Amino acid sequence: MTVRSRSRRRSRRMEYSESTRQALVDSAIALFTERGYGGTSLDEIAHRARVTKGALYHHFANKQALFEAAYQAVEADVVDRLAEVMRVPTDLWDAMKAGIAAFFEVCLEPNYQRIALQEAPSVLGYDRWRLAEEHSCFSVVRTGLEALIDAGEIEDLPLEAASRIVFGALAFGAIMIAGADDPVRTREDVVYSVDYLVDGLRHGAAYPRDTEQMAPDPQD
Amino acid sequence: MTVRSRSRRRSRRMEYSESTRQALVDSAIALFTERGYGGTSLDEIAHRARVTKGALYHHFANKQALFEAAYQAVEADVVDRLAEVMRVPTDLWDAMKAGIAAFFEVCLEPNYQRIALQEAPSVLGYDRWRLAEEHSCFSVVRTGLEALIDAGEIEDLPLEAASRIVFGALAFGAIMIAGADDPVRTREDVVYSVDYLVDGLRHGAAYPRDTEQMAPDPQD
DNA sequence: ATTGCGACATACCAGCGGTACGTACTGATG
DNA sequence: CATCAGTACGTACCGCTGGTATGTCGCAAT
Repeated sequence: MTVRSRSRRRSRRMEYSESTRQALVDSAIALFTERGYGGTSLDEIAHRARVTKGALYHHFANKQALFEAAYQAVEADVVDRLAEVMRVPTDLWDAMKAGIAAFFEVCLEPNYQRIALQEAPSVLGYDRWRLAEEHSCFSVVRTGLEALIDAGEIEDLPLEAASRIVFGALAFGAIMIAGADDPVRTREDVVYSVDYLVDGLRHGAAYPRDTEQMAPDPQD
Repeated sequence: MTVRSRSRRRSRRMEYSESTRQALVDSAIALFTERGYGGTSLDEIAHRARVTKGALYHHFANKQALFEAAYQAVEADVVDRLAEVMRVPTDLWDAMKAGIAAFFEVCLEPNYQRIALQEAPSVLGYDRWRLAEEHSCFSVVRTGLEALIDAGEIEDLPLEAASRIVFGALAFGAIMIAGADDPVRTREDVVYSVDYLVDGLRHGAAYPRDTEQMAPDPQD
C-alpha cells in the first residue's frame, strides 16, 4: 500500500492520502474504544472518516491491520508521554516512580484502556501482540528495570521475565483503577501496593521503606 | 431457559438436556481454544456437538453467553485443582508457593491460556469479566493474600488492590511462559522473579531471601 | 386420552468482512 | 501539450455469520 514510489518530493496528492489514512485511524480509535472491535463495522469507521470502505481497503489489508494501526498510534502517544515524564528526575528510583504514576494516569483514558489493555491481546493474537509491544509501554518498563539492574540497585533478575511480571502488575492495577467505583481512592490503594512491591525489589530491602508516599489506611 | 420446573425427581429427559448442554460447552471450549471467539461460528460449535443451532439457542441466549459458560467451566476446573494443591501444606508461604507453581502449570494448557487469559477480557467486557472472576483464580490469590495478612506475615496492604496486582503479575508471567520459544527455561525465569517479588512482601524482608529455589543464572 | 411444554430442528434474514471492478485525478514523460 | 500509467478512491456484489421466528416431536402430569 501507498508505495512512496520514486517521486522525490512529497506531493500534495500524497499529503491528501496521508490525511485520509490518519482520519481512518482516528475514526478507528474512537469507534473501537466506544464499541469494541467486534461491535464496530468497517462501514461505520469509513463513514466517520467521510470516505467509503473502498478507501479503507486501499490503506489497510483488513480489519485486523486497521486495528493494529490504531493500537500502535495509541501506544506511541503514551510512550512519548511516559518518556517525557521519566526524563526529568535524575535518580533512577524517582524516574521509575514517576513513570508508574504517569502510567496509572494513562490507564484512566478509555483509548488505552480498551484498545491496548482489553482488546489487543485477543484481536492481534499473542504473537503479533508481543511483537508490537516492543515499541510500547512494556518496553518502557523493561528499560527502567534494566537501568536499575545495571546500576546494581536491584537483584540481577532475568530481565525479560521480571519486566513482564512488573508490567502485568501495573496493567492489572491500572485496569482495576479504570473500572472502580471510586477511582481516586482505588488509585491510592494501587499506588501504595505497587510502591510497596517495587520497594521489595530493592537491594537490601531492610532499609526502612520510604513512607513519604501518602499512606492510606489500608483497612476500612 | 431450562426451568427446573416442579417435577421432584430428575427425569431422564432432563438428563438428556443436561447432556447436550454439556456437549455444547465442551465443543465451545475446544473450538474457541483452537480458533478464537471471532473465528468460530455457532454452526461449527453446534455441529461438533451433533446438534443444530436451534438447540444451541435453546440453551444459551447468544454467543457471548455460551462463551461465558465455557469460560466458567474452564475456570472452575482450574480453581478446583489449585485448591487441591494448596490444601496440603500447613505453612501459609508453602501453600502460596505451591499455588503459584501450580498456576503456572495450568497456564501452559491451551484452554486456560486462550479462553481465560486471552479472550475473556475482550469478549465479556471488563464488568462481566471481573464479576466472573470472583469465582476464578483471582479469588484464590485474594484468599491466599488475606490469610497472609491476617497471619501478620506481610504488611497490612489494601487487600483488593494488592490481590489484583499480584494476580496481574502472575497472569502476565503465565502468558509469557505460554508464548515462549523455550517454555521450560522461561518458566524457571518467571518463577524465580515472582518468588523474589513475593518474598519482597514478607514482613522484615531483611531476612536473607530463601535461595533454596533453583536459581538460574539470570544472565546468559 | 388429552394436552401443555420442554427440547430441539428448519427456514430465513439483515448485516458484516472481504473482493472485483470501475473511475477520476495527478504527475511524470515524450 | 497530449498521452498515459498508476494512485486513490467509489460502487456493486458475494458468502458467511449471528440471531429470530416458527414448526415439530415426545414425554409427563392431569
